[in-house]
This record gives sequence, C-alpha cells and structure tokens, in this order.
Amino acid sequence: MDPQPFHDHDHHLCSDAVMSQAEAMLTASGARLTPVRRRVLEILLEQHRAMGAYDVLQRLAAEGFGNQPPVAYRALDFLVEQGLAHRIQRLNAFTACMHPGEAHAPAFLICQGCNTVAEAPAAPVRAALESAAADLGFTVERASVEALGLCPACREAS
Amino acid sequence: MDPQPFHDHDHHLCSDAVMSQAEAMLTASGARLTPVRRRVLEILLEQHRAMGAYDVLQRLAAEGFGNQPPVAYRALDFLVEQGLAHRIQRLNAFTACMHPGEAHAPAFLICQGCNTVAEAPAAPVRAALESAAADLGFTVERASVEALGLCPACREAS
DNA sequence: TCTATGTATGTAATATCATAACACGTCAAG
DNA sequence: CTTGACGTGTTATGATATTACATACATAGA
Repeated sequence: MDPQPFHDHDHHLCSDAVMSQAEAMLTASGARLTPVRRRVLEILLEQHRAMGAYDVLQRLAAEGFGNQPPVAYRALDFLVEQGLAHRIQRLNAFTACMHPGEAHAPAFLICQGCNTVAEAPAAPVRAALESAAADLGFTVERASVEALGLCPACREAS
Repeated sequence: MDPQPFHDHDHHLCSDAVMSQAEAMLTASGARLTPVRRRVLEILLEQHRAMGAYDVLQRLAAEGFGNQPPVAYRALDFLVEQGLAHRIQRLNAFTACMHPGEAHAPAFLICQGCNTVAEAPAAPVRAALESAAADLGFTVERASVEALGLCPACREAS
C-alpha cells in the first residue's frame, strides 16, 4: 500500500484523486455530497493527519457554516459511514480515507514525531486477529488496529 | 490464553490470583499499592468488563474516598503504568489485566452482547502489524488492537 | 527524634469530546 | 401544491479528561 504519507509527494495527486473517487462513489450510491460534507472532506484531505471534530468545526465556522458541534460531527459521521473517512480511536480524531472504495479494514500508523497518520494494509493482521479470536470462540465483527511509533523521517531525525 | 472470561468460572480464582500477583509485583518494584489503588484494582477485578473512570469514581466516593475525577484517573493511570490494568480506547474505559507480569501486548475482544472484555494472545497479530509497518519504514512502539464481536455464549443466544 | 523531601491524595475549576432535541429550509414524489 | 424525507442550524446538556494548587503522609537523613 501507499507509503506516500511518510514521504514528500505532490499532495494534490492524493487529494484530487480521492475527491474524484468520492464524488463517483456517492453519485453511484445516491448519497449527497453537500457543501458542508464536501468541505469537511477537503479539510481532512489537506494533510495526512487526524483532526479533532472541534478543529474541523472551527474551520467550518470561519467559512460561514454553522458553528455548533453537531455540524461537524454529522458531516464526519457521514463520511465515516460512506467509507471516506476513518475515526482514530486513540486520538479522538478523524482522518480522510486515502483508499476509498477499495474494501479495506486498515491498520493505522500514527507517527509520534510529526503526527502523520498512514493506513497500512491490514489483511494479515486481521487474519491473525480472527484466528486468535476463533481460538476462544469469539467472532470478530469490527476491529480497530492503531499503532503509535515513528515514521522513517522522524526515526532518522531522532 | 485464558478463555475463562467467556465462560462460567469461579471468579475468585481469577481475582484472587491477580491480586496476589499484583502485590508481589509491586512489592518487588517498590511501587505502593495504596488503599485507593488497591480498591480500584479490586473494583476492576469484580467483572470481566471495562469500567469508565466515572463509574469507578462513584464507587470510590461511596466508600469515603475523594469524589473528584483525578482520584479515579490517578489510580487508573497508576495501574495501567504498572501493567495491572489496560485502557480500552474504543470504550473510553479500563479493565483489569488478567495476566499481570507476563509480558504481553494483548488484543482485546469486546463482546457486544454482554460487554465482556477478554485478552487474546496477540503475538502473531503484533508480528503481522510490525511487518506491515516495516514495509512502510514505520517503527511500532505501542499498538492497540481491539475487536468488537460476539462471545460464544452471546453468539449462540442470538 | 525532628525535619526535609518526595510521593500520594483531596478539591476546585476548567478543558475537551460528544449527543439529544427541536426548529427551519429545501427539494423531489405524489 | 402539499407532503415527507433529508439536511442544516442552534440550544442545551452530557460524558470524558486534565490543570493547578493545597494538604497529608511516609520515610530517609541530620
């Protein structure tokens, strides 16, 4: 999967590609990418980071949208439901999905140096988890896998 | 690892064993198991569930300890540091560690039916995660793996 | 024994994260 | 042209967590 988050790259390629995919997906599914929702997605796409709902809200408010928490939470929840964003439990924050449409139950790598959040391919991780769970008779429905650590750049810098 | 959380068992065997181990570990390390800390551990050990800090606090207050959040958070943080409790990110809640002393970076299995939380052996899961991370040059320091699903009993009942 | 020091606890105040409930507007189907 | 579904705005409140400071308590060193 995509190592880009951790390296210099032309970020427009990321965000533009995701925006197009998002539009296509939502058109196909009939869900509506309203101005607030679109703007929230754009804001999340600005960086490979996780943003708190209140940070997003502040941005929205500054641009003339509503300035009460539900405005942000509703848009964020919508994006999460549509698979366009992920919630990072550990940070109480949200990040744009960089691979919308692709079926994926990602693992998140959170750099403690630069706060970058990347999605890692988690199929083997999930397989191992489901196997461990099955040994106890437990059926996994959803799982969150979040790792804290250092990205290549921050590791080198430290 | 221990499938007990998901089955009928003499729970005193769990909690007594853990309490003894906890005492031994802390005596050895020089850390102090003060009344508040001991009581919090006992409370967590009452069930194979996760408890919110404010639930713990309520219990403490009812027993004559302080009734402000830091009282609970400090004791809980202490137990987590000492490896005697775990924080479940997904639930904003805490659970007693059922295998203190054993080196382990567990995966948590959270039953959506009965709220039981079990620790599953996570060595293979972590290995898979570290491997996926290494492919991106990322070094994992700490990770949380939390699965929602159904335990054997609740699965059968549903 | 006394006192200085570090550690633990108690409390007030506040910060941060999240949701419930209701009002209003828009738009498309009937 | 009305109705109903959906989206947005707003008020209020709930739930989770931390900062800062005061007090007590244990214990090692004078």
